[in-house]
Parts: sequence; structure tokens; C-alpha cells
Amino acid sequence: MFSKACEYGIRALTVIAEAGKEHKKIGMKDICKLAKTPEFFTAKILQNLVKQKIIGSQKGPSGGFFIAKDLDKITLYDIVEAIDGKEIFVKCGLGLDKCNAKKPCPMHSQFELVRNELNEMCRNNNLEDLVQGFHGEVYNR
Amino acid sequence: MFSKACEYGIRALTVIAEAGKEHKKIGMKDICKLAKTPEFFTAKILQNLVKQKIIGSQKGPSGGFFIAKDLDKITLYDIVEAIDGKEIFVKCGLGLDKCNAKKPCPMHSQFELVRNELNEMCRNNNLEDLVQGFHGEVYNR
DNA sequence: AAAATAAAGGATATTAAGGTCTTTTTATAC
DNA sequence: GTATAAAAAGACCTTAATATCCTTTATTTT
Repeated sequence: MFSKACEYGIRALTVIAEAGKEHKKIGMKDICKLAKTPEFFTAKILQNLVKQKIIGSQKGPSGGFFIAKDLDKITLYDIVEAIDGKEIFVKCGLGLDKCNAKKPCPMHSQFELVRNELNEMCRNNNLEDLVQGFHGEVYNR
Repeated sequence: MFSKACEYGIRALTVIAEAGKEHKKIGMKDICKLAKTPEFFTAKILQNLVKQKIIGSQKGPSGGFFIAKDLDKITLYDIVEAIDGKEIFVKCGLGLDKCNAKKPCPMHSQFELVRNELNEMCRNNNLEDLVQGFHGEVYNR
């Protein structure tokens, strides 16, 4: 459904968000240890998220990553769009460029239900929701 | 959502199914012209579907591909599983191997709704449904 | 039987995703 | 101000998906 980059990104963000509750910033190594993601690849993903202002970062000693705005202002939709783009939220199930209600593909109406469910889910859930009941070992397997 | 191979495969199958209503068999070139899919790549996909008994084929002059069983016996689930595997139908949204109701990832319950909708949609729709109101120009864009 | 046709199979190319490493830049701590 | 720590940036590698081509095999038509 989502790319690896997106899976890693979401996992890393939950870890950053959770860490932010206590000591504000958290570094790459700790993030990856907790999120169980490959370090250098995750670095690239986070660099991108910094550019897109989803998170902030600080260089140098005692630096690290942090969530700049309120957790409930960052939806799953925002995150997925930032990493994978919005294609998944709009694309035709059969890959047609011009598929719509007037010129529907054979799967159009059925697939739309699934896509709508995905859209709703991503728009109705934010980082705050994701870290509800979060504990450090969530990804420990 | 689905791979290119899967998109092409579904499109090709609808074309084969529709052609089957009249003259029974249809060859690669015609399939790809109607389904708007790349010829050699589609050939590979169909070879796979033949092996999996989703369709039949016949070599030689006046040969081609055809649907062996009743159209309503081939669900979208069967097709997707044959081409992409069943991963999409069971996989954790965050890519964890051992994510379940007892040890859920932070997205578990929410993502499950989306996945269930996809499962239902694929199990409740078959090739016959897909070729309802089908016309040769569906993919002509 | 021979010729022609169409799928099957195998080999190879291309592209994009996933992943790693090294160097550079910036900020902090001392 | 110097040393150090950490992110940013850029180069590079690997793997899997996508795509194409060529040869072989099977079947039908003549």
C-alpha cells in the first residue's frame, strides 16, 4: 500500500513525537533504534520531511529532530503525501489517466469505495492519535 | 495500490472475457491493442495466469487466450492474488511482520478498516461484474 | 508433409526503489 | 576559538519491477 520510505517515515515520526513529550529532541541513531528502520535511508526520509516543514532539526551537539507544530495538526494524510505524493489518494485502480465518473473504468465505483476509506482514515488520524498508548517497544520485533 | 503487472493483467482479462462472449479466443496483439498494455510484458503476465489456470491458451493458427471457467467464478481477489500475491490483503500498514490485535502497531485498527474494505471489494466482484457494460473503447485513452 | 501462426520460454535491457557510505556544513560545549 | 557532535548533501551500490527481444515449441491450415 505505502512505500517502504513511507512506512519508515511514519514509524520514525511516531518515535520523534513520543520522544518530544519528554526531552524534546532525539537523534538519528536513537530514532532508528526505536523505529527499527535502516539508518542512512531513514536519514534521507527525515531530510525530506524537514524540507517540507513536517519536522524540525538542529545540527551539532545535543541536536536532533523534533516536531515543530502541534501533533494533532499533522495528519497521516500530510505524512503520506509528503513522502509518497498524493497519487495513492487519487489514482485509478486500473492505472488509467482519465478515469472518472463519466468515463469510468470497469472497477471505478468499487475501487472508489476503497480509496475513499483510505482518504478518510488518513485525514481523520493525526500524529497525536498514533502515539496514543505508544510505548518504546511497539516496533521491537 | 496494485502493481503495473496487476493493472495490466486485470485490463487484459476483461478484454479476454468480453471477446469470449463472441468468438471465444483472442490473440496477444488484439488483447494489447484493446487493453492498451505493452505487448511483451503482457505476454509474461498472461503466461503466469495460464499456469495458474485462471485462463487457458492455445498455440498455433487461430489460437489465442480464453477464459476457461465461468466468469463469475473468477473474483478480483483471485486475479490480484495470482499476480501480486496475497500480501496486500494481509500486510501491516507500517510493514511490521508481527502486527496483530494483541500487539498492534499504532495504525493497526484504523488501517484494518481500509484493508477490510479492499478485501470485501475484491471478494465481492468477479470478472462478470467487471465486464458489465463493457465496451471496446474503455481503455482507449 | 510443409508452411504458417501464435503462445511459451529464456535472455537481456532499463528504470525506479531501496539502501549505504563519505564528505561537508552547522551548531554546541568546553 | 577549538574540538566535537550531529544533521545535510552528494555519490554510489543493490535489488526488484518493468519492459523488450529472440528462439523454441505446439497447433492448425493448406
